[in-house]
Amino acid sequence: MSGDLEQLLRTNGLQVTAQRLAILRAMGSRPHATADELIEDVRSVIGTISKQAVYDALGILAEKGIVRRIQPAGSPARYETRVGDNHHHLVCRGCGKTHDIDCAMGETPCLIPEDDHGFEIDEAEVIYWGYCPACQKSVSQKTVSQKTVKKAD
Amino acid sequence: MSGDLEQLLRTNGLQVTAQRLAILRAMGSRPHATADELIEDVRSVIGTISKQAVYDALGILAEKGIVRRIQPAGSPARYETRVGDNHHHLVCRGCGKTHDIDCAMGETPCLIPEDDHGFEIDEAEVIYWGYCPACQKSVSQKTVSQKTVKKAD
DNA sequence: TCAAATACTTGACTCAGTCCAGAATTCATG
DNA sequence: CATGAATTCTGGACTGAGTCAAGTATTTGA
Repeated sequence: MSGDLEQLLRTNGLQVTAQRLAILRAMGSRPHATADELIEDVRSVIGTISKQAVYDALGILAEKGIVRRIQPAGSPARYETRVGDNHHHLVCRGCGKTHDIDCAMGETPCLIPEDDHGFEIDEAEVIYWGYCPACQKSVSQKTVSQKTVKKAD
Repeated sequence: MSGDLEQLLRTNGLQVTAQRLAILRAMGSRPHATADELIEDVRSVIGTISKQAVYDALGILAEKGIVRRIQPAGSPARYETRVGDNHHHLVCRGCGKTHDIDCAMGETPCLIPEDDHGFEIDEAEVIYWGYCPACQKSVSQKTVSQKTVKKAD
């Protein structure tokens, strides 16, 4: 059941550790988890893991392209296992709820600017901002705080 | 010379203060300044200003649509006075250098997802990621640290 | 000119993330 | 299976960006 995850690590030249497997598994059931959420999840499964181990693991996993890191404004970094298709995100300004949005173009980068200023562009990140159904209501009554959003996927 | 800035504040129902004018003026000469850069700039002009005053001012200015806040991953928030045209940004993964990119579509939101999950979308933020000419060189020799990027506009 | 509303100052505090040094694991080799 | 070099993990201190809160100062409308 986790043999494929193990394989995934190996084929990417990474050592297989209980921590990494646990993190990967936890990500499977949380589409857009923050590092903190993953720490909690992993601890509830393997008992204990250091904050650093999680950041380290997410770091190399992202580097190898096994996970993707997104950082919507006002939210801590979020990680997802859906990679390779450069899909985009729809995030709620109120509660931070995040949804995947398929990219109409398909390729990476899916949009090309006219003037690239000499840059070597490798990604066009698109974030759709708005209010989710639930937050639309609260906004109409009382402006929702735009402060740092936690939890919520 | 700053009568227009004063006017800008007034017509938006904001009080006119030396701090706000100084911040606005400082932004004029720094396309994508961070709060810290603005604090420095303003201090060099009016002598002293508190961190809080800057955050407060940027906060209401952004709320009134007088400035726009962008927060590329790995960088502190940046502010710009170019508003109302929903242009996009090209940022360097290496040094954080940021350029404006005109939006091909023109309107806000300039892209519409197929499935909006019931959200009320008001903006499609696009960030083009890549390496600027200078960083392309350093990358080819030695991988540039992806760490938090400071300064640089 | 004066009071209410708004803004600013100072300083403590939080949160997300990084740094560091030492301990523990992993895994290629013998 | 040993073993040891490379890699990873732990725990705790630390940093940077931003927020909170309470008191003081400034702005502005009456």
